[in-house]
Amino acid sequence: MDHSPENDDNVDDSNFDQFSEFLMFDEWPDEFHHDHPAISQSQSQSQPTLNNPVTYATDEIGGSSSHLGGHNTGENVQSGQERREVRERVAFKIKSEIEILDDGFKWRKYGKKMVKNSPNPRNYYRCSVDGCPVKKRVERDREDPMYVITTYEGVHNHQSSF
DNA sequence: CGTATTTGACCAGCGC
DNA sequence: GCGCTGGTCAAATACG
Repeated sequence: MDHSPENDDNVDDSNFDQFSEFLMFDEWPDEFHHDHPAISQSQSQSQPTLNNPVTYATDEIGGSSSHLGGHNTGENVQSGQERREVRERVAFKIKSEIEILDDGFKWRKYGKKMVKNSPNPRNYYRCSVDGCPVKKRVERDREDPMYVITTYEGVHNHQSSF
């Protein structure tokens, strides 16, 4: 994969500049807070152009997780008791030309899929660090190719490269 | 040589 | 019961 020979690495603060517009979520992992000062900063102040159809997606774990709930043999677990899963889903909408924005973690692409709702493929990334159940899903906006929807799932068990 | 990336196939869940 | 979509893994390949 060879993209622009520049602004790919050592983008530094310039990279965060693209985070001008993004979405919010219900809960944010404490670790992320520490790793992303730029994000917490924007969080405090609403974006002037936030009027966009920012479709923030905060998925609740105890909601329609039937895809996993039905998997249980009906033995133990969830009889009205919901517990915190390790899968927190946080979706961001970032204005970026590239989807390979380096957020301080090493991601290894493990799959690409074509979604019906989008003419663009969806990329699946996973943290290269062992013990990191964190997964990332990157997808281009259906009508705004200059926007990318980045969905983070899980929390890192290690410190970021920063 | 090692790691990261690629594409395809397979599987699972849900809907109809 | 069949079909569809989404998601993940695996093997092969490319590149550093």
